[in-house]
Amino acid sequence: MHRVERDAVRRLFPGNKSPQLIEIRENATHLLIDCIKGNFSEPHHIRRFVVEWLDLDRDINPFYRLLQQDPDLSDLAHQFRGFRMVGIPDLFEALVWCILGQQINLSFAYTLKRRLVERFGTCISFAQHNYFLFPEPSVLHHVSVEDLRTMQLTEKKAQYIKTISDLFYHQQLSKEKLKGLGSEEKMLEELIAIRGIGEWTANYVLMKSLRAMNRVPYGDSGINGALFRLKQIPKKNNRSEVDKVFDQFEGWKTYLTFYLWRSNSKVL
DNA sequence: CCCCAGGGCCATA
DNA sequence: TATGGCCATGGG
Repeated sequence: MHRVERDAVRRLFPGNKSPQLIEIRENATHLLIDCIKGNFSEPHHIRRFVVEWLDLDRDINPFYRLLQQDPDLSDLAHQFRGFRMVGIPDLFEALVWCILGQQINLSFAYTLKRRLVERFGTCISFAQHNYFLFPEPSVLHHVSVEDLRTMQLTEKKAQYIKTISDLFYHQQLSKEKLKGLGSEEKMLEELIAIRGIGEWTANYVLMKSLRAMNRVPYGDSGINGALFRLKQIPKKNNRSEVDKVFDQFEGWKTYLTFYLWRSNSKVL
């Protein structure tokens, strides 16, 4: 869904009329956005989309100052300097991605997502590569649970995705509707009421799609592992041990989450 | 062969 | 409210 070139990243921008392939690269002082396929008809929308996607309009130095208060965490600020949350602006995509990834290893989760995207997503080709948009709810709405099963989704995952596709299709769920609820607690409640969406998924989605800055994905194995490795919690922990760490990062809990996940990554 | 993975649901007590 | 089984498959 996006491709990292030597000094640029490319992906599709959904657009109001038709998708456009955009390229983002940097010079000495700025990020430059080009439209390399499709008509560059909505520059302001594209700019806003990129800012939202890569969380660019945020000063993350306060977060680094908090990290540096703990000798066991301060390395994160140097190791991953400049790393920003990569969002999932499309709420439907974020939810489906969570369900795909529940309780299976990440590489298999990516395989499942790839199958879904390559089969049902809109594709644009450029320079030997295919670029996809995540499938629309209206498309998945017409796909049967049995069909999803053939792509190695479990019965439950297939059902959950079906349910969520239907909700979006009938406009009973949307990003705008969630935003309209006002508080994050209300949004959390609304999401958790949907089958297949638990506390972890609801928090993840608030972070990745609605850019909530103070969420904690409780129970996450990656977070627990990282906090143990960095001497923040004992091996056998509970929620309050995790809270004790995150409470030191008021306003930046989401960023702590993403930096901890990043610190688990084997590459680099 | 075993255990676990960026969970969530359900039955049981 | 808490605990344990279950899902299904790949990777270590």
